[in-house]
Amino acid sequence: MPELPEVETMVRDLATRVSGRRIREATVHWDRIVGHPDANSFVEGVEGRLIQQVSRRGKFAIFDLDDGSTLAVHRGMTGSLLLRRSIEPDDRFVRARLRLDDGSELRLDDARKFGRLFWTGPEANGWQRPWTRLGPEPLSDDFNPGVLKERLAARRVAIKTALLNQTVIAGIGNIYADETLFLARVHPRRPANQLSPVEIERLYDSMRSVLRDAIDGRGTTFSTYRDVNGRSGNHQQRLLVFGREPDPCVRCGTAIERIVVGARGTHLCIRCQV
DNA sequence: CGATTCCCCTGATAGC
DNA sequence: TGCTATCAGGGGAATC
Repeated sequence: MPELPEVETMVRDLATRVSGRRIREATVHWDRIVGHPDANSFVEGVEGRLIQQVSRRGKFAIFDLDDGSTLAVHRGMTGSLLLRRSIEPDDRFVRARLRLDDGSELRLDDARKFGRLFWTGPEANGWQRPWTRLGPEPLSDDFNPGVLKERLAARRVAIKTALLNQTVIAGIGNIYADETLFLARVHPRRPANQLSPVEIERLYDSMRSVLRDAIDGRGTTFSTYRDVNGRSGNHQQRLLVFGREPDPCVRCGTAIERIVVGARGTHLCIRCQV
């Protein structure tokens, strides 16, 4: 499950290795991996372009191209963007590839096919780019507890559901939502708009700390996530509740439990999280 | 506007 | 051992 830390890790790795490279050839092996506009237009749009810059917005990786157009990648659940030499043996679930001008290629490898590629020209032509609909970046300088409070104020859903909603806050997925709520000692089912100021402050501190630590560990590999070199992250060893049931809570020793919140597997300590 | 439901996908896993 | 049913889940669209 590539979330903010995994995408950040990928973007940092790619920034040094593909910036300044030209896309010689794009190939789409499964048409619906292109979310916009369509497979043919995507190929036409990116072929021949120079990659100027790579950045991240939420869980999207954004590639600025030299004609002012934009290529974006969302890895969905099981997608990895692998940077390989073109001559290397192919990976198992490659849905699209971008051959670069230095003998390397980017492969979108995605078993479950929830990943998506996007391309848009300098003018969006009425299409709203999905990464512009996102809430604030949790690690940005202008994100603070007041902003968080305001983002949650009109939300009556469970706090975990609100954290997973990308229009509320960008980049948090199932793993880091659970880790954040554990660290903040907030029960995932609490209505989002009923947290006290102190709890919102704890939530704010926790999410920033959890996300920073995960970036520091190059992300979490839970089943399928791989970095651009095809290697696992390290952060899974540091998870405190996600996938840890029925281990004892590091804080109080009570067995970690798994429940379902908003149709998502949810891991928590029922004693610490109130 | 927010909340809810359905849908897309298929490898991995549990159950028989 | 081998088959089948179920699960996992990010996000978009449709609906209430």
